[in-house]
Amino acid sequence: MKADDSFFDKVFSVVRLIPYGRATSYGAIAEYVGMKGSSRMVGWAMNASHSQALPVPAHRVVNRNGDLTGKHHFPSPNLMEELLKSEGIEVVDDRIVDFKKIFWNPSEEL
DNA sequence: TTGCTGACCGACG
DNA sequence: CCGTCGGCCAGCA
Repeated sequence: MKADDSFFDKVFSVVRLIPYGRATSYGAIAEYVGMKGSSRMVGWAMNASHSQALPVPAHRVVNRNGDLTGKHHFPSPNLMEELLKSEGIEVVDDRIVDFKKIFWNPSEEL
């Protein structure tokens, strides 16, 4: 990542680095990019991810509880869940099963 | 330039 | 347990 990259670009970069079959939280990303407490901005960045040329796996980003809070922002509400399942992530009642196990912390893994 | 909004989070009653 | 509120900061009309 470059120092002159905007906040959004940083977020997109980190999200793209999320390993297959893993997921992380808005708060973790916010903290990694140096904006702990401003996790709202991460969600906001995801909203702008559609304008990015490169694909952004926003489905791997969920809230602290592992809930798929952003599913309604996808082309189809069920898409996010389907994508996660296709990666081997179990989703029940709009929530990731054993989220703690598949949780990917950029501050530790990177 | 001002003000509203938002895919969050933690604290409080 | 559940609803509400404040703080966080970048985009957009």
